[in-house]
Amino acid sequence: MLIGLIKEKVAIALKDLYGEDFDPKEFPVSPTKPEFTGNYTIVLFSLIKSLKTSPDKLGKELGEKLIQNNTQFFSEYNIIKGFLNLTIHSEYFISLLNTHFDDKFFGKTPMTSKRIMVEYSSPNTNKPLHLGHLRNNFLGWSISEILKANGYNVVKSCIVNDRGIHICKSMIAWMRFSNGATPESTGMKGDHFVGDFYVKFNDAYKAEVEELVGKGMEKGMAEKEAPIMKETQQMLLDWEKGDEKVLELWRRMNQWVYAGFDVTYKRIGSDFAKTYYESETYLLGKDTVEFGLSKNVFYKKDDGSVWIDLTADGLDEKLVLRKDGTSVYITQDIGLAQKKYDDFNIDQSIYVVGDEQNYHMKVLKLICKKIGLPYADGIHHLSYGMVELPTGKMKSREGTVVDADDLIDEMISIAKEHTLNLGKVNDFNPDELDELYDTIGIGALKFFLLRVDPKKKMIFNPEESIDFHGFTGPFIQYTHARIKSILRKNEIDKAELSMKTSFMPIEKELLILLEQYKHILQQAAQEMDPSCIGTYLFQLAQTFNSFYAAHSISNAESDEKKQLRLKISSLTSIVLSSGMQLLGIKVPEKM
RNA sequence: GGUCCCGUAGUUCAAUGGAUAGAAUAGAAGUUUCCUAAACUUUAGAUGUGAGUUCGAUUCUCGCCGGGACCA
Repeated sequence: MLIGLIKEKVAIALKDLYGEDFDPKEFPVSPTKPEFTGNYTIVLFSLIKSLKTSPDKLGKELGEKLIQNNTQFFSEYNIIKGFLNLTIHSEYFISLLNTHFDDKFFGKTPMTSKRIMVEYSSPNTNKPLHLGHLRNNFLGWSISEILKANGYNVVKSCIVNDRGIHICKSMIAWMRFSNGATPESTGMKGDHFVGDFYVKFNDAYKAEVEELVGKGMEKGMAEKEAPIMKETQQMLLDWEKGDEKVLELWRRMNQWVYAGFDVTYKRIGSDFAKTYYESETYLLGKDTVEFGLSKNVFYKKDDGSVWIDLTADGLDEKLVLRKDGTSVYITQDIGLAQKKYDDFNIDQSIYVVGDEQNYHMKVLKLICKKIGLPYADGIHHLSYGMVELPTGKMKSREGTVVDADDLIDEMISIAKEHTLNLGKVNDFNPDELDELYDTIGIGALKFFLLRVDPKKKMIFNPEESIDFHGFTGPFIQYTHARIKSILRKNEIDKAELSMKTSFMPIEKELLILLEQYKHILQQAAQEMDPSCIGTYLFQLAQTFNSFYAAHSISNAESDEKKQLRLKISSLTSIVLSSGMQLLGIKVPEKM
């Protein structure tokens, strides 16, 4: 990659000139701004201190040396106010094109033996998926693919929260209000069906509390005494005792939910190599606590509860086992972390979890470290911000939650409307049309959620966020389709381009961008951030479109020019397609 | 009470301490005998506030104002 190469060559030149050793990683090398001549720029200020020279003098000496050492690589340089601008030799790009113009694996790294688990999605079985889950799913899937493209062996996993008091609420409500209705009998998607009973529970509970308060009971007391709540708590106890009737209903309702989730997962392309169920993992971790006690990492209070003191690390004292010996969330998480490691022999374990759990995840990693568990260092929280509406946070109580299925439907139907309005798809059959609407609608949604830095919270405006122009998925899809159309009509000559071939500025601009793809993939993996790929692809598509408008490819000035442009176009389409695939977005041949 | 995060054009997002703070969208003005106008070209518009560190601060430090999350 150019940036890395330049850094190495600079280090060698500096060693030649001044006899000093530099770490190439420290050089500030960045793409040259368009208003200056050159392709890559070195900021000289940071070097002049240790070399005790002036920027101008250093720039001149370094520039000369670089060209002298690498005549095939740098063609010229200039210095402006402490910035050394280097121009890369055209031949570098010609050989890049000659070897990679039709290379489908361009930029990717072959698989190595490093194993990583990415846990994402992690739904509750009493609520259908919503907008926030979509961000989680898109991120988790994408980061998995990005890691694969960088040579990692990735295991995608999911932990389903399928037990606890909230599940019992849906079950109680179903028993009370359903008259035996099922998803089949009502034609509803299973997750929505069960979710509705969860809502019904809350309505009924609220009514009962109000009634008790009306009779003069104090509110806090009424909340505990409401019959429906007491019934629910009893059910949780029965569940834990293994009451077969309760378990049977629990299994039945969960199956409805899973069937519903599967439909959504299929539409959005989420998949998992391993699904963990909390009902099977919630007892894990107690052994580890015993082990921690023996090593004095934990301590027991007089009432028998077990704690860890993290105040020295700026955190609190944290409960890990209740006085009755039952576990808390962190206990099972410690256990599950261990189990993942045992099950798959992973080097790293990534958790795609919302940033409201930053504290929890910090505690988890720290505890694992203190106990001396071997996998502790490999634990990484890929923390992402909430998706908010213009009116603020989504609140289920106020009915402002954006449902995932509804949103996907809407995106697809808008994609259909746009497509039909443009009237370019007359030669598509009905199946192809449906596939295209899916590709565009879901592509727009995924791109919208992935183009933002994961760490930051983002705002989704239902009216304005659904766009098919500008910095969007469809823009990139369109650019890809455009290129494919050209490639269908013109044949690429496999013969190598002559090293003498010259470029227009915009052609070189494209080649520089294409060359950066591998670097972008590495950056995305290192920072666990798909958005750098989104930004990059948009810039590439934008540059291609300017190029396309300015120069004819089919009717180029010469055959040599035509072949050059076709090969640039070919590699551009490969990068657009490959990059979008890493975001989970398909690119059409025609649209 | 404690810990942490965030404030950039009207709006949604960018910017490893580097050149004149980039895009998109909305606004204004253009481009179609020619490879897909979901495109292209031109134009106007922003770092919450006050200090400090530095050759240089959107970025680092501290105070204030405003918003959010978590812990007990």
